[in-house]
Amino acid sequence: MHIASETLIDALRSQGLRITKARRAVCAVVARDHSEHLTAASILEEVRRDPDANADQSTVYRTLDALEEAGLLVHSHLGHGAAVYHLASEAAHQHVVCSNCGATASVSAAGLSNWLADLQAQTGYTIDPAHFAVNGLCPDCVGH
Amino acid sequence: MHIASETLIDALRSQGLRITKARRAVCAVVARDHSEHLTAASILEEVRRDPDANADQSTVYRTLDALEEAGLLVHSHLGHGAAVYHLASEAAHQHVVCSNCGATASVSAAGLSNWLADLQAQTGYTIDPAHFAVNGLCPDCVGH
DNA sequence: GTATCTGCAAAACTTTTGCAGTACC
DNA sequence: GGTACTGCAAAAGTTTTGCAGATAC
Repeated sequence: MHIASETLIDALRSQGLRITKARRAVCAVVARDHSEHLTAASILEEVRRDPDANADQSTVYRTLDALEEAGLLVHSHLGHGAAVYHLASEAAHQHVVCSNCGATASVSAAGLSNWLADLQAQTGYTIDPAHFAVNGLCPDCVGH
Repeated sequence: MHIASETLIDALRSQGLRITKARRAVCAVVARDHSEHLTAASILEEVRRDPDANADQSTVYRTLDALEEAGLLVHSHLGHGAAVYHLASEAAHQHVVCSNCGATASVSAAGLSNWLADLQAQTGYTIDPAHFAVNGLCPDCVGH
Protein backbone atom coordinates (compact mmCIF):
# COMPACT_ATOMS: atom_id res chain seq x y z
CA MET A 1 0.00 0.00 0.00
CA HIS A 2 1.36 3.35 -1.04
CA ILE A 3 0.01 6.77 -0.33
CA ALA A 4 1.11 10.13 -1.57
CA SER A 5 1.72 12.98 0.76
CA GLU A 6 -0.69 14.97 -1.37
CA THR A 7 -3.51 12.59 -0.53
CA LEU A 8 -3.10 13.39 3.12
CA ILE A 9 -2.82 17.10 2.45
CA ASP A 10 -5.91 17.06 0.28
CA ALA A 11 -7.85 15.28 2.97
CA LEU A 12 -6.92 17.92 5.48
CA ARG A 13 -7.88 20.62 3.02
CA SER A 14 -11.24 19.04 2.38
CA GLN A 15 -11.91 19.20 6.12
CA GLY A 16 -11.53 22.94 5.90
CA LEU A 17 -8.15 22.86 7.59
CA ARG A 18 -5.33 25.13 6.58
CA ILE A 19 -2.28 23.75 4.87
CA THR A 20 0.82 24.90 6.64
CA LYS A 21 4.47 24.09 6.28
CA ALA A 22 4.44 22.05 9.46
CA ARG A 23 1.47 19.99 8.33
CA ARG A 24 3.08 19.35 4.96
CA ALA A 25 6.20 18.14 6.71
CA VAL A 26 4.35 15.76 9.00
CA CYS A 27 2.29 14.41 6.11
CA ALA A 28 5.44 13.87 4.07
CA VAL A 29 7.02 11.79 6.81
CA VAL A 30 3.88 9.77 7.40
CA ALA A 31 3.46 9.10 3.69
CA ARG A 32 7.09 8.10 3.29
CA ASP A 33 7.63 6.00 6.44
CA HIS A 34 4.20 4.62 7.15
CA SER A 35 5.46 1.06 7.10
CA GLU A 36 7.64 1.66 10.14
CA HIS A 37 6.35 2.01 13.64
CA LEU A 38 6.08 5.75 13.68
CA THR A 39 5.86 7.47 17.02
CA ALA A 40 5.30 11.15 17.57
CA ALA A 41 8.94 11.41 18.60
CA SER A 42 10.27 9.67 15.49
CA ILE A 43 8.07 11.78 13.26
CA LEU A 44 9.38 14.90 14.92
CA GLU A 45 12.93 13.72 14.45
CA GLU A 46 12.34 13.06 10.76
CA VAL A 47 10.69 16.41 10.27
CA ARG A 48 13.63 18.15 11.87
CA ARG A 49 16.06 16.37 9.62
CA ASP A 50 14.90 18.69 6.86
CA PRO A 51 16.29 22.13 7.70
CA ASP A 52 13.51 23.80 5.72
CA ALA A 53 10.72 22.08 7.57
CA ASN A 54 10.89 22.58 11.28
CA ALA A 55 7.98 21.83 13.56
CA ASP A 56 7.31 21.68 17.24
CA GLN A 57 6.38 18.62 19.23
CA SER A 58 2.96 20.03 20.01
CA THR A 59 2.35 20.78 16.36
CA VAL A 60 3.20 17.20 15.46
CA TYR A 61 0.69 15.91 18.00
CA ARG A 62 -1.94 18.32 16.78
CA THR A 63 -1.37 17.36 13.17
CA LEU A 64 -1.54 13.68 13.99
CA ASP A 65 -4.79 14.32 15.82
CA ALA A 66 -6.14 16.13 12.78
CA LEU A 67 -5.20 13.23 10.53
CA GLU A 68 -6.87 10.80 12.91
CA GLU A 69 -9.94 12.97 13.05
CA ALA A 70 -10.01 12.92 9.27
CA GLY A 71 -9.93 9.14 9.37
CA LEU A 72 -6.58 8.81 7.62
CA LEU A 73 -4.49 7.70 10.53
CA VAL A 74 -4.86 5.50 13.57
CA HIS A 75 -2.67 4.94 16.55
CA SER A 76 -2.08 1.79 18.55
CA HIS A 77 -0.63 1.18 21.95
CA LEU A 78 1.97 -1.51 21.85
CA GLY A 79 2.56 -1.64 25.56
CA HIS A 80 4.31 0.68 27.94
CA GLY A 81 5.89 3.15 25.58
CA ALA A 82 4.72 5.69 23.08
CA ALA A 83 1.79 5.18 20.73
CA VAL A 84 2.56 4.17 17.16
CA TYR A 85 0.80 5.64 14.15
CA HIS A 86 -0.32 3.86 10.99
CA LEU A 87 -2.25 4.82 7.95
CA ALA A 88 -5.85 3.81 8.42
CA SER A 89 -5.73 2.10 5.04
CA GLU A 90 -3.11 -0.26 6.42
CA ALA A 91 -4.57 -0.80 9.81
CA ALA A 92 -6.24 -4.15 9.22
CA HIS A 93 -3.45 -5.99 10.90
CA GLN A 94 -2.68 -6.87 14.41
CA HIS A 95 0.41 -6.30 16.48
CA VAL A 96 1.87 -8.89 18.73
CA VAL A 97 4.37 -7.44 21.16
CA CYS A 98 6.90 -9.27 23.27
CA SER A 99 6.35 -8.41 26.92
CA ASN A 100 9.97 -8.97 27.63
CA CYS A 101 12.02 -7.39 24.85
CA GLY A 102 9.43 -5.31 23.04
CA ALA A 103 9.90 -6.98 19.67
CA THR A 104 6.81 -6.83 17.50
CA ALA A 105 5.26 -9.04 14.89
CA SER A 106 2.36 -8.30 12.60
CA VAL A 107 -0.47 -10.65 11.84
CA SER A 108 -2.84 -10.33 8.94
CA ALA A 109 -6.48 -9.76 9.58
CA ALA A 110 -7.36 -13.13 8.10
CA GLY A 111 -8.72 -15.44 10.74
CA LEU A 112 -9.80 -12.69 13.04
CA SER A 113 -13.32 -12.41 11.78
CA ASN A 114 -14.80 -15.23 13.86
CA TRP A 115 -13.19 -13.93 16.95
CA LEU A 116 -14.33 -10.39 16.27
CA ALA A 117 -17.86 -11.55 15.68
CA ASP A 118 -17.81 -13.42 18.97
CA LEU A 119 -16.54 -10.41 20.83
CA GLN A 120 -19.10 -8.21 19.24
CA ALA A 121 -21.90 -10.59 20.12
CA GLN A 122 -20.80 -10.93 23.72
CA THR A 123 -20.23 -7.27 24.44
CA GLY A 124 -22.40 -5.31 22.06
CA TYR A 125 -19.33 -3.29 21.23
CA THR A 126 -18.36 -2.46 17.69
CA ILE A 127 -14.89 -3.86 17.71
CA ASP A 128 -12.15 -1.82 16.12
CA PRO A 129 -9.48 -4.28 15.07
CA ALA A 130 -7.14 -1.45 14.20
CA HIS A 131 -6.45 -0.25 17.67
CA PHE A 132 -5.03 -2.98 19.77
CA ALA A 133 -1.97 -5.05 20.44
CA VAL A 134 -1.58 -8.48 21.89
CA ASN A 135 1.17 -9.31 24.30
CA GLY A 136 3.18 -12.45 24.50
CA LEU A 137 6.71 -13.71 24.53
CA CYS A 138 8.71 -13.83 21.35
CA PRO A 139 10.62 -17.00 20.50
CA ASP A 140 13.86 -15.47 21.74
CA CYS A 141 12.45 -14.57 25.13
CA VAL A 142 10.28 -17.57 25.82
CA GLY A 143 13.28 -19.55 27.01
CA HIS A 144 13.64 -16.78 29.51
CA MET B 1 -13.13 -16.02 42.78
CA HIS B 2 -12.14 -14.92 46.22
CA ILE B 3 -8.70 -14.54 47.69
CA ALA B 4 -7.61 -13.73 51.18
CA SER B 5 -5.15 -11.00 51.92
CA GLU B 6 -3.18 -13.62 53.83
CA THR B 7 -2.70 -15.66 50.68
CA LEU B 8 -0.94 -12.75 49.06
CA ILE B 9 1.10 -12.05 52.17
CA ASP B 10 2.12 -15.69 52.45
CA ALA B 11 3.22 -15.74 48.85
CA LEU B 12 5.42 -12.71 49.41
CA ARG B 13 6.84 -14.32 52.52
CA SER B 14 7.60 -17.53 50.68
CA GLN B 15 9.61 -15.50 48.17
CA GLY B 16 11.83 -14.44 51.04
CA LEU B 17 10.36 -10.95 51.07
CA ARG B 18 9.70 -9.07 54.27
CA ILE B 19 6.22 -8.39 55.45
CA THR B 20 5.77 -4.73 56.19
CA LYS B 21 2.82 -2.60 57.10
CA ALA B 22 2.78 -1.04 53.65
CA ARG B 23 2.75 -4.41 51.93
CA ARG B 24 -0.03 -5.66 54.15
CA ALA B 25 -2.07 -2.62 53.29
CA VAL B 26 -1.60 -3.00 49.55
CA CYS B 27 -2.40 -6.71 49.73
CA ALA B 28 -5.53 -5.99 51.73
CA VAL B 29 -6.82 -3.58 49.09
CA VAL B 30 -5.97 -5.91 46.25
CA ALA B 31 -7.66 -8.84 47.98
CA ARG B 32 -10.73 -6.81 48.74
CA ASP B 33 -11.21 -4.87 45.52
CA HIS B 34 -9.72 -7.17 42.93
CA SER B 35 -12.93 -7.23 40.92
CA GLU B 36 -12.65 -3.53 40.20
CA HIS B 37 -10.22 -2.00 37.78
CA LEU B 38 -7.53 -1.22 40.26
CA THR B 39 -4.90 1.28 39.25
CA ALA B 40 -1.85 2.20 41.26
CA ALA B 41 -3.52 5.50 42.05
CA SER B 42 -6.77 3.93 43.27
CA ILE B 43 -4.87 1.43 45.39
CA LEU B 44 -2.92 4.26 46.95
CA GLU B 45 -6.11 6.14 47.64
CA GLU B 46 -7.68 3.12 49.33
CA VAL B 47 -4.59 2.47 51.40
CA ARG B 48 -4.60 6.05 52.59
CA ARG B 49 -8.21 5.81 53.61
CA ASP B 50 -7.04 3.76 56.58
CA PRO B 51 -5.25 6.18 58.89
CA ASP B 52 -3.18 3.35 60.36
CA ALA B 53 -1.86 2.15 57.05
CA ASN B 54 -0.15 4.84 55.08
CA ALA B 55 2.06 4.12 52.12
CA ASP B 56 3.88 6.05 49.49
CA GLN B 57 3.21 5.96 45.77
CA SER B 58 6.57 4.40 45.11
CA THR B 59 5.99 1.73 47.71
CA VAL B 60 2.68 0.84 46.08
CA TYR B 61 4.39 0.44 42.73
CA ARG B 62 7.17 -1.62 44.27
CA THR B 63 4.70 -3.85 46.07
CA LEU B 64 2.67 -4.36 42.93
CA ASP B 65 5.86 -5.27 41.11
CA ALA B 66 6.69 -7.78 43.82
CA LEU B 67 3.24 -9.34 43.55
CA GLU B 68 3.60 -9.56 39.79
CA GLU B 69 7.04 -11.07 40.15
CA ALA B 70 5.53 -13.64 42.47
CA GLY B 71 2.98 -14.47 39.81
CA LEU B 72 -0.03 -13.37 41.84
CA LEU B 73 -0.90 -10.23 39.95
CA VAL B 74 -0.93 -9.05 36.37
CA HIS B 75 -1.46 -5.66 34.85
CA SER B 76 -3.17 -4.72 31.62
CA HIS B 77 -3.15 -1.61 29.53
CA LEU B 78 -6.63 -0.51 28.67
CA GLY B 79 -5.63 2.37 26.45
CA HIS B 80 -4.28 5.78 27.19
CA GLY B 81 -4.45 5.90 30.94
CA ALA B 82 -2.95 4.03 33.83
CA ALA B 83 -2.42 0.30 33.91
CA VAL B 84 -5.00 -1.79 35.76
CA TYR B 85 -4.11 -4.66 38.06
CA HIS B 86 -5.88 -7.99 38.43
CA LEU B 87 -5.26 -11.13 40.35
CA ALA B 88 -3.49 -13.58 38.12
CA SER B 89 -6.07 -16.20 39.07
CA GLU B 90 -8.73 -14.03 37.46
CA ALA B 91 -6.82 -12.92 34.46
CA ALA B 92 -8.30 -15.30 31.92
CA HIS B 93 -10.63 -12.70 30.58
CA GLN B 94 -10.36 -10.04 28.03
CA HIS B 95 -11.08 -6.34 28.25
CA VAL B 96 -12.92 -4.48 25.60
CA VAL B 97 -12.56 -0.75 25.95
CA CYS B 98 -14.61 1.96 24.31
CA SER B 99 -12.30 4.25 22.36
CA ASN B 100 -14.67 7.10 22.88
CA CYS B 101 -15.89 7.06 26.47
CA GLY B 102 -13.52 4.59 28.08
CA ALA B 103 -16.23 2.21 29.25
CA THR B 104 -15.05 -1.36 29.57
CA ALA B 105 -16.58 -4.77 29.17
CA SER B 106 -15.14 -8.11 30.06
CA VAL B 107 -15.27 -11.19 27.91
CA SER B 108 -14.71 -14.70 29.10
CA ALA B 109 -11.80 -16.63 27.76
CA ALA B 110 -14.12 -19.10 26.05
CA GLY B 111 -13.84 -18.84 22.31
CA LEU B 112 -10.40 -17.34 22.34
CA SER B 113 -8.48 -20.54 22.04
CA ASN B 114 -8.72 -20.89 18.25
CA TRP B 115 -7.70 -17.36 17.75
CA LEU B 116 -4.79 -17.67 20.14
CA ALA B 117 -3.62 -20.83 18.44
CA ASP B 118 -3.74 -19.02 15.09
CA LEU B 119 -1.76 -16.11 16.42
CA GLN B 120 0.77 -18.40 17.97
CA ALA B 121 1.19 -20.36 14.77
CA GLN B 122 1.59 -17.23 12.65
CA THR B 123 4.05 -15.43 14.86
CA GLY B 124 5.87 -18.03 16.90
CA TYR B 125 5.04 -15.94 19.94
CA THR B 126 3.71 -17.47 23.13
CA ILE B 127 0.59 -15.40 23.48
CA ASP B 128 -0.30 -14.08 26.89
CA PRO B 129 -4.06 -13.59 26.84
CA ALA B 130 -3.95 -11.87 30.23
CA HIS B 131 -2.20 -8.76 29.12
CA PHE B 132 -4.14 -7.02 26.42
CA ALA B 133 -7.23 -5.02 25.72
CA VAL B 134 -9.32 -4.64 22.62
CA ASN B 135 -10.71 -1.33 21.53
CA GLY B 136 -14.04 -0.61 20.01
CA LEU B 137 -17.08 1.53 20.43
CA CYS B 138 -19.61 0.74 23.12
CA PRO B 139 -23.29 0.69 22.22
CA ASP B 140 -23.77 4.16 23.66
CA CYS B 141 -21.01 5.70 21.59
CA VAL B 142 -21.50 3.90 18.31
CA GLY B 143 -24.29 6.27 17.32
CA HIS B 144 -21.67 8.95 17.83
C1' DG C 1 -8.84 41.07 7.93
C1' DT C 2 -9.63 37.36 10.76
C1' DA C 3 -9.91 32.85 12.29
C1' DT C 4 -6.70 29.26 12.48
C1' DC C 5 -2.24 27.55 13.37
C1' DT C 6 2.44 27.67 15.36
C1' DG C 7 6.15 27.70 18.69
C1' DC C 8 7.40 28.05 23.24
C1' DA C 9 7.05 26.87 27.81
C1' DA C 10 4.96 24.80 31.29
C1' DA C 11 1.90 21.40 33.20
C1' DA C 12 -0.37 16.95 33.58
C1' DC C 13 -0.03 12.19 34.24
C1' DT C 14 2.00 7.75 35.08
C1' DT C 15 5.94 5.40 36.45
C1' DT C 16 10.82 5.04 37.96
C1' DT C 17 14.89 6.06 40.65
C1' DG C 18 18.45 7.80 44.18
C1' DC C 19 19.18 8.19 48.75
C1' DA C 20 19.19 8.59 53.70
C1' DG C 21 16.74 6.66 57.36
C1' DT C 22 13.64 2.85 59.31
C1' DA C 23 12.18 -1.68 60.48
C1' DC C 24 11.89 -6.51 59.68
C1' DC C 25 13.89 -11.00 60.60
C1' DG D 1 22.88 -6.34 63.52
C1' DG D 2 22.49 -6.30 58.89
C1' DT D 3 19.86 -6.39 54.82
C1' DA D 4 15.69 -5.11 52.84
C1' DC D 5 12.20 -1.81 52.70
C1' DT D 6 10.20 2.87 53.16
C1' DG D 7 9.25 7.69 52.36
C1' DC D 8 10.52 11.67 50.16
C1' DA D 9 11.77 14.18 46.37
C1' DA D 10 13.08 14.53 42.05
C1' DA D 11 13.41 12.82 37.30
C1' DA D 12 11.98 10.49 33.21
C1' DG D 13 8.87 9.83 29.36
C1' DT D 14 4.71 10.81 26.78
C1' DT D 15 1.05 13.84 25.81
C1' DT D 16 -1.69 18.09 26.60
C1' DT D 17 -2.56 22.94 27.24
C1' DG D 18 -2.37 28.22 27.58
C1' DC D 19 -1.02 31.98 25.30
C1' DA D 20 1.02 35.59 22.43
C1' DG D 21 2.44 36.10 17.86
C1' DA D 22 2.46 34.47 12.96
C1' DT D 23 0.18 32.89 8.75
C1' DA D 24 -3.11 30.84 5.50
C1' DC D 25 -7.23 31.89 3.08
